[in-house]
Amino acid sequence: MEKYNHTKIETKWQARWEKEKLYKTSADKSKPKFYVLDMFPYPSGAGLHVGHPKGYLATDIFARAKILQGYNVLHPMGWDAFGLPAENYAMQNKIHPRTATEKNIATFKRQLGLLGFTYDWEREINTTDPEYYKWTQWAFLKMFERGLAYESNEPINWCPKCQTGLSNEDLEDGKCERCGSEVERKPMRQWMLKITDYADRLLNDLEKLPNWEESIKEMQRNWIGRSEGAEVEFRIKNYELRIKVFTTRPDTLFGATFMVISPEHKLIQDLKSGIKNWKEVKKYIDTAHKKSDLERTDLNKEKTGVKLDGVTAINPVNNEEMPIFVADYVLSGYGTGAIMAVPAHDERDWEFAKKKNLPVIFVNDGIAVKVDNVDRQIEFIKLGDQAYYDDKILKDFIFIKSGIFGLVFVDEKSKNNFFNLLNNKKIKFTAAPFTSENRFVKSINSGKYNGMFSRDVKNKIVNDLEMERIGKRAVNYKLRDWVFSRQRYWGEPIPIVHCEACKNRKYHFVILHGYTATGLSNGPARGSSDNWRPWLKEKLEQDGHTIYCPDLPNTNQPNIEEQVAFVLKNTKIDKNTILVGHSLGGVVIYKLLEKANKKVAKVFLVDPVVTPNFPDKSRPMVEKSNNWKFNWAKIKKLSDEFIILGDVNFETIFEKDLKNLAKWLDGNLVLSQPNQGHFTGAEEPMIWQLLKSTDLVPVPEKELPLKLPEVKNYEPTGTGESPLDNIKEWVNTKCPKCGGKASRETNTMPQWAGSSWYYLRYIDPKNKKALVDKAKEKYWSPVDFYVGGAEHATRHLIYARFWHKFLFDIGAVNYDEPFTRLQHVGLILAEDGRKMSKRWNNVVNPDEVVEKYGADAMRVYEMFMGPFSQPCAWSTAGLAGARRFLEKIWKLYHEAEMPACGGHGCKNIPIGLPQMMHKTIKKVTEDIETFHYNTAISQMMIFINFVSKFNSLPRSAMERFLIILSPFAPHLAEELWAELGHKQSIFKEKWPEYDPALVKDEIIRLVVQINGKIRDTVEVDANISEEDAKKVAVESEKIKKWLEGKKVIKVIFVKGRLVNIVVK
RNA sequence: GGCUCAGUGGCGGAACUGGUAUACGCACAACACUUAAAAUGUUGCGUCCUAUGGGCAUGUGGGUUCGACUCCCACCUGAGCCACCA
Repeated sequence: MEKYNHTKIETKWQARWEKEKLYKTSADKSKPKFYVLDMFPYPSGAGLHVGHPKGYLATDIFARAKILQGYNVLHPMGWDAFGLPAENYAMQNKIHPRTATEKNIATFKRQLGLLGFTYDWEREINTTDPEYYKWTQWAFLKMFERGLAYESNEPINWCPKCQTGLSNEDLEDGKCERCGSEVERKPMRQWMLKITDYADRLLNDLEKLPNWEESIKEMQRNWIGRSEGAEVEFRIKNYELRIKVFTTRPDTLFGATFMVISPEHKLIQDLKSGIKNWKEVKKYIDTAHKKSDLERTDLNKEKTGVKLDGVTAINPVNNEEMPIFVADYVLSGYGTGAIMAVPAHDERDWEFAKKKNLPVIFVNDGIAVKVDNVDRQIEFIKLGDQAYYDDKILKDFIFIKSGIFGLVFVDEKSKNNFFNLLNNKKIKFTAAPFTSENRFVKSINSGKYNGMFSRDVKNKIVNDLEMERIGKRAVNYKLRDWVFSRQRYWGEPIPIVHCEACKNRKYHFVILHGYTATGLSNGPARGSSDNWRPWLKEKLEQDGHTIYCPDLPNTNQPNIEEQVAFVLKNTKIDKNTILVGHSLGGVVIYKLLEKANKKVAKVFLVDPVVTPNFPDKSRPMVEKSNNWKFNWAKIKKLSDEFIILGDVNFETIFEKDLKNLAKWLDGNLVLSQPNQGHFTGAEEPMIWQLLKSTDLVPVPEKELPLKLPEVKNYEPTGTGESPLDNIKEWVNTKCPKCGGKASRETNTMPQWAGSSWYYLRYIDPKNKKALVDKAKEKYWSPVDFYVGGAEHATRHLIYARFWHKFLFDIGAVNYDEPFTRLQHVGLILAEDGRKMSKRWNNVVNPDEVVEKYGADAMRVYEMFMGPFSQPCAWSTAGLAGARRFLEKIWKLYHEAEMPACGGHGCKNIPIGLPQMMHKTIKKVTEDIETFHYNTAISQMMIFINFVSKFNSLPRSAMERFLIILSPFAPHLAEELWAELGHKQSIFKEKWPEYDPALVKDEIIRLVVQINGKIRDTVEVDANISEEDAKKVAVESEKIKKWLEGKKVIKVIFVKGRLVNIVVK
């Protein structure tokens, strides 16, 4: 017998597979498809260690099994090669990032090649390839057009070592996730993506993903962090200003005794003149700024803060004056950056109030007890009937070691009883006036709400605030908008040009309302007393534009023709005009353009009416206003830019109609959530964002890709400017809009950009016309199975879902979720139990493992180590065990008798072999599907151990075994398959089926129990009847002994398993 | 502090819907082969006892059940994620 020479076998088959293009993804659309995806690697300089390919091996096994099961399988691989680490690595090694990246990719590819993957390398992608990032830039431009990409100057996380801004997702414990430096808050010009617009969908659609691991979904839910409550505005005495706060406990509004704003809050500057102790306040703010986030969020830290002397806020519910504090326990990044402090019912406010000696008003009837340092369980304390509690609450209280518990007592006596009991038990506690919510809590000291249950007050009070327009129901998210720019070289250039001339150009705005007045004249405003037109007019005038915003004639019975004539008579329409129309005003604009037949600079439509059909209520006024016939082709030509802003929730104007309108006008449809339905609020920020003068001009689509310039010096400048700033010949350019002098945006995109949609590009990697061909995408998408590290749960996986939903919204893809099934890989630790790292010198290199034990042994071992998603330490002895298993197969093949027969007519078949064979096929098939590879391999070992005893195996059984082995050990299986005389690859075969009848044993060992304890086992026919089984059981000698002198109460029979005799 | 998951031999781990706990592998021990070792093969391998049998064992304490690793309650320990989130 020849020795099992893995190197010879593996190199031979890898070469042949490549030559025969065995893994080229077929274009045959008649077969069912299966898309198996790995999280593509970031090609680091260090190369692979044995832990990296674990996930890739798992998907490879899955892919091979699916190929054998008759699927059309897409299993691609590529490189996520932009980003800081590549750049840092390049700087350290004094080479260009592109060179470094290319070199690293070559290493990765060679190493992966050793393991025998099924990747179709013709579909390889690389995020740094201009042909790839062209489409990353394209998607960015689409977002920009729709107001989802915007510039911001808010303070962001700045990593002093990496010299760049970072998003929240890039932080770990307030430190830079890459280099561990403490990040600073730094106000900077940044590009942001408005992922918060998608927060609700990202959250709700998790329910559409039953095949995602619950833990990852939970992480995403936490990260999105939705909380419901109210926004309430507090007036500031003697000022026109208001403090807006977010609270989840509007029922405690009467208990708000002071306000706290974060040191970064804009209002502090606005109030400067009124703050008497400005010096002190300024000092506090400066100190807070110097503190790192880490220090500021240290939970053990004492609360600090300074009162703003001379200014007070007014509690809207009782008109009480409240002092205002600046304190860094209020975070600028969450909610509105300001809170109403309710010391009676919030632990943090309580702490602060105690320190500053501030009044505490209880508005929930109840008391909370904080119990510290109970080191033993104490028994149930019965308090008698006086206490206003139920057993559940009391039980919780008694058995928990320490914590805070809300309890409500009916009177002082029962309260004292309770505290006496705690004292008697020597339990240390403090009675502090917090309450956790429970169903007994009632409101007190709350004016007209007194006596109501708090949870009802919550709703009632918000309704009342809404009526008075000082508050409204609000939803808040922990999720922040995505900081999308990096001040570094090695990333996709942001395809935007800055043009000062465009920013300074003055326009003539014609703002037309629907059938309501403007709010600017003295005429009555109908429908809504508030609207944004005065606000917008003021803002535009500040920027030097001229505005024509008339009350149109006859708004009670509007006649569009009449209104159009009115406008044409009273103002001029030309190429310098920007038309703004709201609601029915949109219709006025369509007609106006038709009639005037003059080209205008821009048309901006805010929730415009498109058709007269309102199914919910009839609006004769609207229906009769005109003939509803528009010459869209003509209108379309009269402006290069149409923007349509729609309210996602407004029921009267349908999204469908707005989509049609966008199509007819070739315009950008922006769907957003306005402050008030149908954009009727006094301020609507989205309108301003889309309408304001800007120096931002998108690079035209036909000029993409905007290539990263090749430079020698790409080191960060340290000033917060991108290194691209120094490349003047690249920066200086012409404005695509006006042709004047302009400069390019020099920030680049973060590493997460390219990875947010790469899985789509594999479907159609060479497409020059689109990000992906929609028909191909329809066939291959969504990804059926996605495997990768859990560390991406809140970054890549949220970003990718966001991009995908956006691409879905603009019609670029067919499905609104990208990944159907998600599985996370457990880390492989080093033999010492630590992470594999150069630092510990414990890295195992796959090259050596493959050389010494073989790729197949490594594949089998890594999948046999334990449950796939759990971390597990590497063991060389374990690897040797996997190798021994393969050698056993080798030996069996070469030494065992292999009669060329099958089925029952064959002699020398080991007894029980068919059962064993079919059981094995069943187990392996099912375990692959559920990703329990460890037990699949275990079953194959059982099979081999069984057969080895007999040293005889029919040829047909050997063939079937090789097929189910082949996903795990493809080289060995292919080799033996060829030795059997097959000319075609084993992967052209069909996966064997099992016979359910043969999976069950014919003879079983019936367990006989007495009172649930096993006393004997008897071999019987598997189909034994209940009666016979009971008879056999009682007849057993051993059982007889147990039955002596006892009375049989009942006998339980479980078919095919056991008889349990209950005796007394 | 919150959420999620887990806890089974010396180790990695198995056990379907509640029905023979410890499959499979590693390590270990004895034996066989060998001059010897490695390799290979065979056997053993939770624990205790008064040992052809029996008791106790799946983190701890309770509960449900004829029967619990599995279901319920509480606690302990560990891991991961989030965290002054109003």
